[in-house]
Amino acid sequence: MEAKKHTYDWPRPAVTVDVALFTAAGAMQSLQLRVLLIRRGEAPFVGHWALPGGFVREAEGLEAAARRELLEETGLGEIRFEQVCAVGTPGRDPRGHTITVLYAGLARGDAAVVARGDASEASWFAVDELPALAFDHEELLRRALAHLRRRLGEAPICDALLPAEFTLGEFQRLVEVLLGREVDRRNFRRKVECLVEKTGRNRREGAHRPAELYRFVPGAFERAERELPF
Amino acid sequence: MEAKKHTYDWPRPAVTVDVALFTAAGAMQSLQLRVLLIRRGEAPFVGHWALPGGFVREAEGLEAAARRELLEETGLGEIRFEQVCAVGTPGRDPRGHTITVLYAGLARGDAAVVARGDASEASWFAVDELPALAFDHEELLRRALAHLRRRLGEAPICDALLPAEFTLGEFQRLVEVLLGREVDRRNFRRKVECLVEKTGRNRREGAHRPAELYRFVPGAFERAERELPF
DNA sequence: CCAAAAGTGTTGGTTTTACACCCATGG
DNA sequence: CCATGGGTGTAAAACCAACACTTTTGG
Repeated sequence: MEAKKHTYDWPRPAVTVDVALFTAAGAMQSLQLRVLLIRRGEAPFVGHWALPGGFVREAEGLEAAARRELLEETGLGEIRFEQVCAVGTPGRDPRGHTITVLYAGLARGDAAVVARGDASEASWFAVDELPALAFDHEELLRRALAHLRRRLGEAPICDALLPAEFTLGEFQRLVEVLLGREVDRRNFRRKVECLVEKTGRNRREGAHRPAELYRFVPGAFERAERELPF
Repeated sequence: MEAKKHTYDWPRPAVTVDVALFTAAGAMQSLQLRVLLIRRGEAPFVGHWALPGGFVREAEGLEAAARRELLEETGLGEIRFEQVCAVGTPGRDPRGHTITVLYAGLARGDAAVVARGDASEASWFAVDELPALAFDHEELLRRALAHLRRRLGEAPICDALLPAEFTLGEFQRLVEVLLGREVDRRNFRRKVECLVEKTGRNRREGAHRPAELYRFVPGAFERAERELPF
């Protein structure tokens, strides 16, 4: 390895991006927060489940790399990304010193997934029923989840995770999953009424009264003067 | 450049760490938030002010690299670090594709600074009176500041920025600087009374009543049930 | 004696929480 | 007719924001 002028002489660490892509899915009362995993088709950890991700290319932005890897391995595009952190613990990758930049991706509803590229299989898993993961991806996933929880009050996370039309029950369930505790239904509805509007349609589902469907009012999160006290 | 098995064939980006080291300093009524800058002794940007930082070495952790660079360039150790983000915008470094991991460091009071290593000079600057900076370090500094502001309520930031003994006036001023607005003195004192205790000493300063000196009660931030509503 | 910062409580408004009943549907 | 989740208001408690005067010191 040759040292160019103004750069340094040590071997460079590799740089990867990994994406924890989340979605809120499942029938209302059993709505789950799910994360997209791929089964690795290449060594190391062949056959293990892992977060989609891969090496950053020359002159490629970090978020662009995350987008590209996600598209290559799962066919998903048009996703909102939030950077979570960079992790470079020595020894975390058996291939050598590797620094990864972790992104949380937010997908609406269940998106269709195909396995391609380095992935031999791709599928959604409920975040509380995970298989063993490759590398330190369990740790990465914990961090991505913690990031989502912190961001819940400050940003339109739910907007990006729920389908375009949803019931207030689903919205509430999602918030409860992220918060890790239950909230009062009437108080919840009061707090979010400035963010959503009825679509006029409703959803017939199971042996009970149909639920009104709502959508997010565009820009409502930005207009909300304070952060939401969920 | 030779591709090893299981790694990739593209040239690797370089990885650096940069540190925005903050401290709260200055006589009470004019307390400022300051950041440590070094004057670069090497190309590119020789002679420009910049955040301390440098390349991550082989098998070196990210925070360890931040610690090492700070020590090498400024002689400061024993600092608390918080990772802010990773930045890898193409073109941000004229030496080629470079990804930096940004840390915010928190130093107590004015620490003695010496310029060493790649730095020809090192000194504290008030965050609202900055010189032009090398690379994209103005942007990095903005991000580090935003990080501090967000963390203010959730973590013992002030503990790490203030000297071991301080007046409530200083504490309040620091919070005001971070918040970017003034707060009511009596309300402020009520909110922090669970976090601090009198040392018994007081500080005589200028033509007015001496101020009681306080210290942080160890573990008080952790015990605080909710995040502080500054 | 004046200027400057330190110190100290109360009140009114707002926000948050807790809580219970009826409705529409499918089985 | 029953089980299931959907939909709705009110009252007490907690919290927050606004506010003014007295104290101690140095010049």
